[in-house]
Amino acid sequence: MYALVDCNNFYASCERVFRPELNGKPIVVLSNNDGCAIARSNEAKALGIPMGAPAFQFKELFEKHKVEVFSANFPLYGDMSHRVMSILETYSPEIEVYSIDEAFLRFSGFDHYDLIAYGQEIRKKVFQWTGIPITVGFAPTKALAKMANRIAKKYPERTQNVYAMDSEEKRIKALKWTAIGDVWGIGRQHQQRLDKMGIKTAFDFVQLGDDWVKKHLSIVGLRLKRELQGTAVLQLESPEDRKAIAVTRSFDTNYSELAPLKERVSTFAFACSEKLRKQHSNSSSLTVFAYTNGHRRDLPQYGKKFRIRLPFPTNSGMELSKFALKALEQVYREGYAFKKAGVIVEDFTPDSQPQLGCFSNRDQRQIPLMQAVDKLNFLYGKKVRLASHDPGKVWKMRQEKLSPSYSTDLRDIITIHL
DNA sequence: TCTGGGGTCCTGTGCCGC
DNA sequence: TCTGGCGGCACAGGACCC
Repeated sequence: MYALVDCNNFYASCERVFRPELNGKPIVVLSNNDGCAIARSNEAKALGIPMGAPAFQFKELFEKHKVEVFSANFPLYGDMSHRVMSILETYSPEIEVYSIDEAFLRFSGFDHYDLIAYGQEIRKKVFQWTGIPITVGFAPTKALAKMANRIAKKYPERTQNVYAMDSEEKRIKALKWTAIGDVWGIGRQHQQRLDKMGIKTAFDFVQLGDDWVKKHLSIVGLRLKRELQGTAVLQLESPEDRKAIAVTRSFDTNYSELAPLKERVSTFAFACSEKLRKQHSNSSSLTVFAYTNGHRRDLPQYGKKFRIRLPFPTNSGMELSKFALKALEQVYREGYAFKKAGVIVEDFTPDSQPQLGCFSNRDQRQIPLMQAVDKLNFLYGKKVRLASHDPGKVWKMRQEKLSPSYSTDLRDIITIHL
């Protein structure tokens, strides 16, 4: 039996933990740059604010209904997530942290357990210890556990946010109840195609022939079909090191000049290097991209990405920055207003693996240098930067509604008035 | 003025060498 | 020397997830 545990409206709930007066009030959390809504409380959903709603388009509605607006505070959410996950770990040794707000748990030998009662116990503990409300769905496969979770969430009164799909009847009922587009793994494209064929529900989907599914939805679709039929083919996945690391941002304004883009790209590359060092990897491939604003049909559009194979694997911020600027030269074109850029590093080798190749000319002094940089940045906050980085004059992310980092920064710790 | 960021996996295509 | 078939690889693009 699998369980999918999902935190309700996670980012909004995190904000609420530290502002309990907001219970029952509409909350939205905005993306970086305060661009669009990435999380909404139930009250905000009820007002008709969709996922991804551009903030500037919904400004009036926010004001009219006194919606509490927050800039995304990822350090806070990451820390809260960690707390929730450590509690979940105590309920099953077999756990896959699937995303910041979701985890799959596997329960073997629980066939005669009262799953509902167990789920309620988990809910109670997580809420008591973190203030985060969760929903639990039990089912024989991961895809069905997702579905069970949806049911629990859809009928909170009836299910008290815990649902167990523990019989064939319930599985069939759930398949017939779930619209095809709401099935885990069926996105917009597949939904449209299936819809046109008259496939409206998950139940319709599992009636399709294997060959057709494989041909049009690839092996991934076929696995999904099996899962929905009740055969577990997706296992719990253990955390592995990332295969790619990206740092990308939209800008608060457009950049037509090369200079500010250089600064951004250099900073992104440095941030990639920090993430690389954290997982003890070195990268052998670096991609830089820059795009104009696709929403601005009135401006000339252009975008390009350029990939460089590095002459040697490295995680030095200075070296990656240098290569990134080289790649940027291939990407940049005069006469365009760039709105977004990023750096992606791929093809990793572990730190421990000695470098091979007689032409590798990595400067070995970089290694202790970067270790020192990481140590200083850890001790004193992110202070050590490359000279090419912006000291804070040009670049500023819009974050007008940022909440304090209550749980990760001592300066932001909450004050309790007695 | 103002529309996120960070990932994964799979497939098709073109090229290379055998 | 030319040709066809095939595997491996790199790469781009497309689909998906939260």
